[in-house]
Formats: sequence, C-alpha cells, structure tokens
Amino acid sequence: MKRKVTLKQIAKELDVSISTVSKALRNSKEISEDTREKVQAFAKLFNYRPNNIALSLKNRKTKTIGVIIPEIVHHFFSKVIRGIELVANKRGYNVIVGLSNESFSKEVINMEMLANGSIDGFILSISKETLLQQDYHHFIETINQGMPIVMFDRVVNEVNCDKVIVDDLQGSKKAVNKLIEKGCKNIAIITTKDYVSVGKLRTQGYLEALEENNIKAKGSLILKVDDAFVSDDDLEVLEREIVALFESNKSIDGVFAVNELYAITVMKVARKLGLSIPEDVQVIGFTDGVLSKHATPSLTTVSQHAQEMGEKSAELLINNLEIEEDEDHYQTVVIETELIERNSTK
Amino acid sequence: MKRKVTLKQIAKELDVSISTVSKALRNSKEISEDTREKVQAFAKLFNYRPNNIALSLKNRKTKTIGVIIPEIVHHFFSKVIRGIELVANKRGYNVIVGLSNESFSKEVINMEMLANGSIDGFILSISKETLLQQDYHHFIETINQGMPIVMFDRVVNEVNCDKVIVDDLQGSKKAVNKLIEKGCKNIAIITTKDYVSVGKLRTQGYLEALEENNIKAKGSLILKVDDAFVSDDDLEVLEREIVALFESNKSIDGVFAVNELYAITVMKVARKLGLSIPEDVQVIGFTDGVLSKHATPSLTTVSQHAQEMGEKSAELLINNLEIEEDEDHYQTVVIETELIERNSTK
DNA sequence: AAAGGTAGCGCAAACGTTTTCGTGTTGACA
DNA sequence: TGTCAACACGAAAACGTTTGCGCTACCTTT
Repeated sequence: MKRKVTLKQIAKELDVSISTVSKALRNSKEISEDTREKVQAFAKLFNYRPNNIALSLKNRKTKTIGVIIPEIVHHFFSKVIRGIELVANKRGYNVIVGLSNESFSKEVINMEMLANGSIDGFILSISKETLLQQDYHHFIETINQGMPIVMFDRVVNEVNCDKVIVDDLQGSKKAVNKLIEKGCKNIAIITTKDYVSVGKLRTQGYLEALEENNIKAKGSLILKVDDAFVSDDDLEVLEREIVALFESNKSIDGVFAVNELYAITVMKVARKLGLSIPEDVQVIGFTDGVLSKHATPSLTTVSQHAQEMGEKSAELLINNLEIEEDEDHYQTVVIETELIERNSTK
Repeated sequence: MKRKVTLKQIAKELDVSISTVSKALRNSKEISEDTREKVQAFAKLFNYRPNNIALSLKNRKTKTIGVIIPEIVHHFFSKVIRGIELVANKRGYNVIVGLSNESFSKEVINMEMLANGSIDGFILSISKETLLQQDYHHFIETINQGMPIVMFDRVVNEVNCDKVIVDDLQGSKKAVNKLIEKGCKNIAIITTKDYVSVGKLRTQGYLEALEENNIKAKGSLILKVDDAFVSDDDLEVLEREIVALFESNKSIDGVFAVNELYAITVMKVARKLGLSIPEDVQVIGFTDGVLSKHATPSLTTVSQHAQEMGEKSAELLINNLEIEEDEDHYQTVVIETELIERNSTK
C-alpha cells in the first residue's frame, strides 16, 4: 500500500526544495530543464496528484457545489441533479448532495454543515416545512456571508437570489386549454393545498384558462389534497376523495392533475368507476416522469424539463462564482413547459 | 455582507493569541474563565464556525463519502443514495455524488477527481462499460492508496473490498417458484445479456427454480435483451421481441422479468395481444420501484431493499474508516430479497 | 578585472486549524 | 527573600499547496 505522495516527499527524495518541485511540475521556466524532467518523471512514476483540500484552503474555493433537495427518490429531483452534475462536471466542479427530507431542521443542519468552507455555493429547492413556516433566515444569512444561492422550482420572494422556475401558470393553462380544445366541458382539477407555491400557481392557471374560455369555475370541481395525508405508500385517502369527486360530479369529462401520481390515480379510480380513458374522461398530468410514460394509457402531461432546470441552475451558480463583477443583479430564469400528448387525451 | 470570521480575526479583535482563542472555544482549562467567556461571547456574536477545509487538511480526513453510480434517474439508485445519506448524515459525514453514466472513462475521471483528498472513501456500483471491458485497475489502485471502497449491487470478484449485494439468485428463485406454485406451466424469462452480472444471476435462478421443480427449461422461453438497444425512450425493439416471444410460444402462462420496465412492457404487450393479467398470464418483476406499485394491474415483484443496501454500504464504509484495526478482512453482505405480491399474479 | 546580468534554486508567507511545548507572572511557603 | 508550583497564555509546527522575492553562482561585457 503506497500512500499518496506529496510535494514534500518528492522534494526530499530528489534533494531539492518543495518550491522547486511545485514549480517544476507547473512547468515554470524558473527551473532548469534538467530538474524539470527529473521531477516530472518522478511525479509520474509515483502518480503524484495535488491534494484538493490543500488547494481549496489555499485558493479559498473548493470547486464544489452543494445541492439541497427535499427528496431524491423522485423523478423530478433526480433529473435536476443529473442536469446539475452534467454542467458542474463539465466545468470542473463536484456536487455534494444533502437531503432535507421536507424538514426545516434538516434543511438548516445540512446547510450549516456545508456552509463552513465545504462548498462554494448552493443550489436548492425549499422543503415543504420551511415553506409552511415561512422561516427563511438560513438562506438570507448564507447569502449575507457571501455564499451565493440558486433556488429552483420551489422558490420564494423573500430571498433575493438567482432563481430557476418552471412556468407553472402557463403550463397548466396549456394543459387546461388542451382539454377544452379536445371538447371537455366539465374539467376538474386535483391540486395541493395553497402553501405549496407550485400547486397554487397551477390552480391559478387552471382558473385563468377556464375564464379565458368563458367557462365558469365551480368550486366543487376543485379538489385540494392535503398531501400531509397522502404518502406514496398510502393513496387510499386520495382515492376516496377522487371517488367522491366523481360521484358528486357525474358530468366530469376532463381532469387536470398537478402531478403524475395524482393523474394516474385519477385514471385508476375512473376505470374502477367504469369510465374509460380518454373516451369518457380525458386526463392531463404535470411532470413528465416514468409513470406518465409507462402508464396505460400513457399520460398526456406537462413536461417541466427538469434536467434543463438543473443545467441552468448550475450555470447560473458557476457564472456567479467565477465572474467576480458581482453586481447583485439576480435573475430569474423561467423554463418553458411543454405539453406532451399521449393517450390519455383524444 | 459580513464574511466568515476566523480564529485569527477573533484573536486580533480581542488582543489575544490564536491559540488562546482556539483553546477557549474548546473549553480548555488552560484558559481563565474570564477570557474563555469573553472569547465565547464574541464567537457566538459573530457566529464563528470552524472552517471544514482547514480541519480536513489538519486531520487528514474529510468526513465525506464519495458515491459513484451509473445513473441517478433511477428508482433503485436514488433509493440507495437515500440510504447512504441517511446513515452518513447521522454519523456526521457528507455525501458527494458522481455519475458515471454507465461510461468507463467518466467513472475513472470521477474517481480521480475525488480521490485526491476530497473524500475518505468510496461507495460505488460499477458501470456497464467497465463491466464489459473488465478493466478494474482504477478500483484496485484506489484501494492500494489506502482509500477504502464499498461496492454495491454490481460488484466484481477481481476487486478485493467490502461488498453489499442482493441475493439475486434466491430472489429470482422465489419469483419463479411463486409462479409455479400459482399454477404456471410455461414460464418465460425476459433478461439481459450475461455480462450484466445481476442479469446473469437472475437467469441462473430462473433455471435452478425450474430444475428443482422438474420442469425442463426451454431455450425459446428465454429472451436475452441487448439493452444497448433498449433505452428508456425507445422500447419498440423490446416490445417487438416480446411480441415475437409470445407468438412463437402460445402456451406461455407466466413471465419473470429481471426488472420492472421489462415487466410492465410484458404486461402492455400481453394486453395488446388480448391476454389478460393475471388470468391468462402471470407476471413477476424485479426491483420494487414506482412503476410496479402504480402499474395496472400492480406488479408482483422482488424487492431488493435498495435503501437498506445504501444504509449497509455506508455503515460498512464508515466503520472501516473509523476503526483503525484494518485487518484487510473484507466482508460481503447479502441483502435478502422479498417477494411483494400484488395483482399481476393470482 | 570590475560591473552588471541572468539562470536556477530556496525561503517564507499564506490559507485556518489544533496541539505541544515553552515562558512569564503570581502566590505560597520555608 | 529565595524557591517552586500553578496558572494563563503565546510561539511554533504541522497538514499540502502556490508564489513573490531574494540569494548565489556564473557568464557576459567593456
């Protein structure tokens, strides 16, 4: 087992000074060709690689990005990470991942763990609990300490930083417009409680689309699910609520669901109730995940271009890190949505 | 914007030495109560936190784990990461993620990037290309430099290290036995080419289960898919092959698929061919992902306990890191599989 | 031969810690 | 008053780099 070799060891071995070794390796012309070759040969032989930690300490930058997300077992978030990783790696950065698990305290702890020198900047999406408590001091303090943050998807006005969001409003309008265009007259929406900003926006898009088409929104067609009670493992509550929705609104012929799990649950329930898709009821979801693609029938959905969000976030952050002219001029990038038509609509 | 405060700054401000500050903060009784309180108050006021990089350099350990996986947009891998993150965080470690994207060179580059001081050890699953080329020198060199590695799921005998694997053989035997028990007489398998070790093992389990039940295996019932041609986005090739399988073997009444995508594709194709599930054909998959749970009918499947694999891997690695008595005594932990019965079997 | 130039190398500081080993001051005691 | 211990603190090294500057030969020039 040969441990990693350092400059000091090379210097000792070759009976020169550390600085000479360093310079030789970086091809400084201060050093004679003789010594340069000798040092480089030795270094190659022992597979010398500069120690990243020492470099980080010296340069006061780690070339590492911290990413905090609420959950990783989730198609959207993992795809964002893939995007971040892609451009981060291309630009010589590493990615260190922290999971908040939708909890405020874990978010805070994770950030504190990373903020003390481990990383150069954050990319994050806010946890639900934090959104609920509306306590954003940890973000603001981090920024005040000179560490840049890029927020994606779940963002918040109270924090002044770069943001990458999906155009939820237009996205859901596209979806609802499509349903209307396909002949739906009674369109229901399955959405979340309003404190989830994206849920709120998608609901708003639904309402606007209806209004622009001179369709009167009916409160009974709006199902706001409290997803504190809906886990991935226990969809019974959700199913019951959807059954109730259909039974008290027999005329529903279109459903817009704000995520794909809700959407395929709608399809499942509808089928149980003897309704066929898309003939009797057309369904559109949000988020183009694996479920949408492989459901039967496959699900028409609004794609958020998650990977692109990740890429864009990483670009924003790294640009911010590398271009010193920090003008406090934060931008908000809006990623366009795309309606992917499959077989759950006519 | 107040930058992070250092020991030096506190020392200067309070007109004491750096060592005094350091000792005061660590409650050394070398320091008088007076100064201790003064220093601690000041530190609290300015929210002093020790610089992780400096500590890493000094202690020659980073308290960070490097994880290299082939793909993150994948239920199994993301669940493993969740497991790793869970125990890593609990034990004060960070997790830094690298994606090989199933490519040998990206795997090597990623490892080199992290091996130079950034992390204390690796947890990884080998990329397909690496498995194909059978070039494992980067793993071996890393280990020789004193950096421990834990491999999970896709492991290889040529590398001597801790391993966490799923009992693929028993898992698929369980599945096939279940099909037999449920009355299937002609059981097909959809598997991968043999260079994917888990595919090979699962095929072997299928064969053994048949043999133990005195059923003669038929080559025509074994479909080895070349997944170089099957991407997530293009399943047409796969579908055609499955159609051909069914058409040339009309008597198929059970299918074991080595992953959930193959399994739900089987169900889709079967339905198209007018076969109903589970009445005409029963299907069992491998990997308990989101597709299995939410497919219609929901899929009976072999769960690999991905999160547990992650947790176990992290425990092995951290134990290895913290217990110095490194006896080169590597272990291979086998995670039991579990058959989750749902509606694709009778 | 004296003056100046240059090639080739080493010293030391700096990044932010922790920790060992002094060192000076005080007080107690003989 | 002299000795010694205890107390409170500081200096310095170490982790592994990079880099500006200084120093010593030697070489060129006049």
